[in-house]
Amino acid sequence: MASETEENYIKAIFKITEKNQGAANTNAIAAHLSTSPASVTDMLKRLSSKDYFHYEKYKGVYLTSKGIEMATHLVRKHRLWEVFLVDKLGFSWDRVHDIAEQLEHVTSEELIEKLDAYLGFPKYDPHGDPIPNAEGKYTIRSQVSLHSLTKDEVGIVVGVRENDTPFLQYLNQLEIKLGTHIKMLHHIDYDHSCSVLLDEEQEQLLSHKASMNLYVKKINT
Amino acid sequence: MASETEENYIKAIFKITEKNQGAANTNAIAAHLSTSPASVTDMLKRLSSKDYFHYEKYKGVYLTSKGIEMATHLVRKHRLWEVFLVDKLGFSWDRVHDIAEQLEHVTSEELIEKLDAYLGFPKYDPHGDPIPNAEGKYTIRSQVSLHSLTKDEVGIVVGVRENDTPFLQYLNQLEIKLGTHIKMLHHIDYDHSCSVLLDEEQEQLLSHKASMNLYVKKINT
DNA sequence: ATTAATTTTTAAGCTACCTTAAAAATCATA
DNA sequence: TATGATTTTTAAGGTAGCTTAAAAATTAAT
Repeated sequence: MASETEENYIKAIFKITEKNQGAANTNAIAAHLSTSPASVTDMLKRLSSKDYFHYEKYKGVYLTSKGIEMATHLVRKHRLWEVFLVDKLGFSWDRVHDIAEQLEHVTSEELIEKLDAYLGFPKYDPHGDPIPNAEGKYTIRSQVSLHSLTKDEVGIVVGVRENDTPFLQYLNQLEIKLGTHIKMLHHIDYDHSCSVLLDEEQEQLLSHKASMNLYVKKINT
Repeated sequence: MASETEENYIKAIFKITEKNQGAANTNAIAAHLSTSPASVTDMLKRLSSKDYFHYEKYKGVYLTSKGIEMATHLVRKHRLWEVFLVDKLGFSWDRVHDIAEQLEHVTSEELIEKLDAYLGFPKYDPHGDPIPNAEGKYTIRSQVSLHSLTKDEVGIVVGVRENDTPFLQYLNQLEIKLGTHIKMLHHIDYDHSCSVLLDEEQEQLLSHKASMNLYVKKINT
């Protein structure tokens, strides 16, 4: 049995290596877990006997298949709980991360399988991220950032890059959610912001940062 | 914020004092938490600055109103999760205790209030135990042990005294659950076992232990 | 009222995880 | 390639919670 802390380390390494393509370094892990680099080194040394990852001093760390399996399962649990919180309990998508962060550590395989069935075996969580199935397999969406659309191209919102609370709340304000129809009107060279049309109704200016963090699936009009 | 361990100590003290009418002693707490008496003393000393309970060396411990509030809230959370597991996910009543034991430590008031509403504000958990409301109030059932029924008296199962797994599994085998209709046929003096009629159909012999652990509400026939 | 049995506490020490400060290794740049 | 900046590790030590063994207090029994 892995402790909650251990699980969080594995998940952090998974997320970092997934994004960075390569070994996760000490500072990145520390930042991700809001702890000190020294703690991370300490933990990596103590944990390295458990075969979740390969660790070489000064070289960073990457997961073994055992570690990937564990991380994927945690992601599965996290995202299923998020679906539960939004679909069944009526939370908004920007409020569920922290609660799911706790719920994902509850250990019962049967619980997760029953929850999955109860939710109708969802394929995506409320932020549009794919939910691994019981075997750890999941499909990645074909997605591009909103910013990459050219003038007059249209996309459907399928997810966000970072699901941090302020960004999600901002999207809520603009009534942008999964499935929202967005047409690129024009890019503004000066600050890289852009103007878009939401659900064929409302024109809206989006900052560079916002348009980079929003994923859409292109559709033909 | 109380740690999970702290919460478990408070809950243990609550359960013991609830049953024993008086202060909870070190050994009882240790037994309840499967730890050593020395650990309990240690913990009580460290925790006693937090005003959850009164502790006097060699005299045992009892909760303050703050402690009772916390314990009641934990009981509320535990029992609501049990209802969720049984009613929504389809677990049987003997499988839910350990999972609820983990879920009860998830901290989010909003989660619990939303869960309560989603479940339809249930008053009793799957074992027939009352669920405290958001203010901590709950009603105790009018109940007697099955064993106390006299010949030909009839009761409806409303709960169990200890919800330990083997007992609940035994009840499952006999198809005894909340709401089961039981008529006392006769007591056997020799070993204090008794013979009962289940749901007006099936005659069944119950040991003294079993009939003492099963709570029924008497009904008039 | 002693003595014996039981309960509780103290003492010492272990593990998991954290911290800060300093040392060492690696990387970047002139 | 030498030097400075950055990253990482070591070292020392703290807290929460646990353990065992022994001491102290309480309770029960003669």
